[in-house]
Amino acid sequence: MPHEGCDGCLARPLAICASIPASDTQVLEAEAGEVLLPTGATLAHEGDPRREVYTVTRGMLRRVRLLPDGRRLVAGFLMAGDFIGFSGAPHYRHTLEAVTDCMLCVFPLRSMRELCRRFPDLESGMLAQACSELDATRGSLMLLGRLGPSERLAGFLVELAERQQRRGGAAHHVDLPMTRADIADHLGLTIETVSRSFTKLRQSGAIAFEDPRRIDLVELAALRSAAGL
Amino acid sequence: MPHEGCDGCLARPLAICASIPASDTQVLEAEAGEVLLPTGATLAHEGDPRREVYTVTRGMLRRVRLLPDGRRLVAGFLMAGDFIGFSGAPHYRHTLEAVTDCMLCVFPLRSMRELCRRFPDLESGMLAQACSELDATRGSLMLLGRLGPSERLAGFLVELAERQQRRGGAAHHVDLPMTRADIADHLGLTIETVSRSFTKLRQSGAIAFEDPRRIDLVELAALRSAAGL
DNA sequence: CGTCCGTTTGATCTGTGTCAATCGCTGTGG
DNA sequence: CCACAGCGATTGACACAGATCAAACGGACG
Repeated sequence: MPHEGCDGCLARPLAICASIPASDTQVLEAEAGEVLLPTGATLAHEGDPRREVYTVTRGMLRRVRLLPDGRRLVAGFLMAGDFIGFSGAPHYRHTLEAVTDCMLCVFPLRSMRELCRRFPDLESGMLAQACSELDATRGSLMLLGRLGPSERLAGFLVELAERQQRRGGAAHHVDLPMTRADIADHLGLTIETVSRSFTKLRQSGAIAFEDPRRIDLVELAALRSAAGL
Repeated sequence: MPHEGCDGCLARPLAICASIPASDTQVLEAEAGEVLLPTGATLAHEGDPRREVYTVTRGMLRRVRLLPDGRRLVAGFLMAGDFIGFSGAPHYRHTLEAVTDCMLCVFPLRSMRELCRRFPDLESGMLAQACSELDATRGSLMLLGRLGPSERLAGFLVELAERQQRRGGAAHHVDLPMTRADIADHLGLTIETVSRSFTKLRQSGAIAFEDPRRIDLVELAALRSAAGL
């Protein structure tokens, strides 16, 4: 599928694409393909050879790893502007599944390398984005390693809210397109404990919600400090 | 302190420095300083402004974060060849402490940016190394999120052994310069549980040791599969 | 109207944290 | 040279947080 064009792309300002001047976007468009992914579909399987990289332009994906005995870890969620391809491995280390309907730009790995040679700023931009992702991933280590269930949930909600805010959302509000099971597997908990943590945060007045997928962060400061931020 | 020279540097082949041709190392040496850090000393504090980047040339450091109530997380260990400075934040997000006596090369952040402009291969090398670090950090997420104590320990030992092997160590052997407390705070466990996991792995025959700091990985394959690798 | 799926809530069980004691090595001072 | 203090590691007893098992609820959809 050909590419729709960078001009109207809502993800562009957040993505590595922004490192290439607007005047040169036709070079990008020439190399890029486009992928539409319906809810639940998988973009790539753990173990597949890694031949492409992607930028998410719409929707949300999850990065999943499964153990032989069925234990599941959701290593992260990807949103518009996020880059898929910061890895040194020749094979995918996670399965990538669409949490919602998604749209992505695809680049063959070799085209991306070519583009980096041609636009050194693109490589700088990628390094910068890889560094941010490292910061974020190291933050998750603290969540998983040393925080209790409600604290983990607080940290997760705050981080998601901030990412959604950068994409035009309200500061004190989070949308949760993923299920409780996804959240549990992301936070190293069970569905039940996640649910209990939601009600505990609600009873404490830190959050409020009718719809379990649309959360108001009433006491943002309290949530941040609970998560050690 | 001036720089000793890249020629004899044992860390060079493992570090980002390898991206700069041997013929140009005098440019590196001109920008670099050298730091000696005795055991227990701290290189930088969480929250300090981040003005330099480092390459570890000798010894081991730990990357620590502390919560107000005293909970501690060791986000990782740094060894010869590892780069300190993959972060988008203007301040350190972790305290860096010497586990053993250490030696490091220092570069002012601005010199590093200058070097990247001058040697595009350096920037590529940094991106590649940042990607490996992302792979490794995402691996830790699985350890912390979904594995039991003995599995976490197994994964930790295997990963350390591999890193030491790349630096000339034996495949089936690990040296642990850090204390059980460091390991516990790295794996999200208590000292006691770490100790019990060591004896459990020993009783199962997977590892063997007299000295608690020098471990033989007797059943490397079993350890790898326990860790989900 | 009934089924299905995601979420919430309740009851019980278990693994890991907590508290406490012991071991063994190292280094120090009598 | 030996006694002892101090620290890291190990082992044991117990408690409790979170997992597991089980049930009920509510909205979406046929």
